[in-house]
Amino acid sequence: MTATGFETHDHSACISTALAAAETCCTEHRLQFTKVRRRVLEILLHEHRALGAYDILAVLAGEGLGAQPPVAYRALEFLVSNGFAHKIEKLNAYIACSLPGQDHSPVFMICRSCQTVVEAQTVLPAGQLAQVARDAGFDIERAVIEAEGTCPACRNSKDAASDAPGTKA
Amino acid sequence: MTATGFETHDHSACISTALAAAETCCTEHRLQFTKVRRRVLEILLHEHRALGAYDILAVLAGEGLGAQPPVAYRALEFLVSNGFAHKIEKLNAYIACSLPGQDHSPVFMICRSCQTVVEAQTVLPAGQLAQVARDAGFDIERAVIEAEGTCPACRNSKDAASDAPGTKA
DNA sequence: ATCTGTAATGTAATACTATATCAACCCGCA
DNA sequence: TGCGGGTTGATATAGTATTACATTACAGAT
Ligand SMILES: [Zn+2]
Ligand SMILES: [Zn+2]
Ligand SMILES: [Zn+2]
Ligand SMILES: [Zn+2]
Repeated sequence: MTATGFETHDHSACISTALAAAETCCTEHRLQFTKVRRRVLEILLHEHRALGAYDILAVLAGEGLGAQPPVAYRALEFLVSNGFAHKIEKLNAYIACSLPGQDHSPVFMICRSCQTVVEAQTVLPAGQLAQVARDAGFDIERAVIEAEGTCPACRNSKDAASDAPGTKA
Repeated sequence: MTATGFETHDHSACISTALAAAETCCTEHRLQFTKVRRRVLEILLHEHRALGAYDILAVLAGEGLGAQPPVAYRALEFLVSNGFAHKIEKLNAYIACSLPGQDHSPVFMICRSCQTVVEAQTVLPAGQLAQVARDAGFDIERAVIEAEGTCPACRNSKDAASDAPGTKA
């Protein structure tokens, strides 16, 4: 039931909450939450992982919502620039935001073994990175932070494997 | 004469130092610093900014060193995986490392107005980001950190412009 | 001196990611 | 009723990266 960490959670609630939040936010800001935009956010929320633009496009095409790249890219651009989704630069992929409405610089953790991508639930304090930039006289507006490593699940299964060395080696 | 910040520096010395360091490092680690690899590093060092793989390829092609994408990508892969260069994910571009031999997770600052990319000279301490990851049970191996903002030069010229409001507005 | 395995290259073709462009459309509004 | 902005549809194209396979270069073993 936790928000969206590496643990499991109530996924359908997670989807509907996020959709409702997006809807409200769009109404407030006079943004048009059109059919394609809504559907793309749904797809991202449903999969709950990073998807390539063409993965999304394939789903849309299967539903008759558009088959050309600009359809997907336009919707993604809308979602990203309004904070409902993020782009994972390292993967050229997109993922629904886990902290919508919080105006944050996202921090992602990408698992090398299972490719799971999780957005950190803790907002990174502006300390060290800002200091490094200040040393260089640079004004930071936004930052891409993407960590690669091993997620809890994969670490556990790796540990288990090394405990029991009977795996055909 | 400073290393490679936003300030100016002795560029030819900067190039030859870095090349010599790479050469030494390759000798020590039994790596083949071949003609193409060396040339690509030279190009990156010479330009001293982020270059796309196809920019590099164009130079190589002009010199008869190879005209097909894999030529550039192989050399870049070698340079990146041995720490002589980095990829800027946000730009799909490559840049020579400013801190070769230091085994660091690079931090880049990308200027929105002039597209200059500078690698921070301060190595980021492992504090906050590691803490955020630990909260999620995630083991970080590497991290991509790319900050977008305004470099000192562009900030100054912007300030000057707003001081003297006679620029056709 | 020849063999052999590995790393590096050469080359072509293709896959994947993203944008440019322009006409048509819809909707809120003067 | 007509205008203007944002959205959409459709085609084309640009930009980035990989696969595949043939070939060459070279170090170490025979
Ligand atoms: Zn987010
Ligand atoms: Zn994992
Ligand atoms: Zn570096
Ligand atoms: Zn600048």
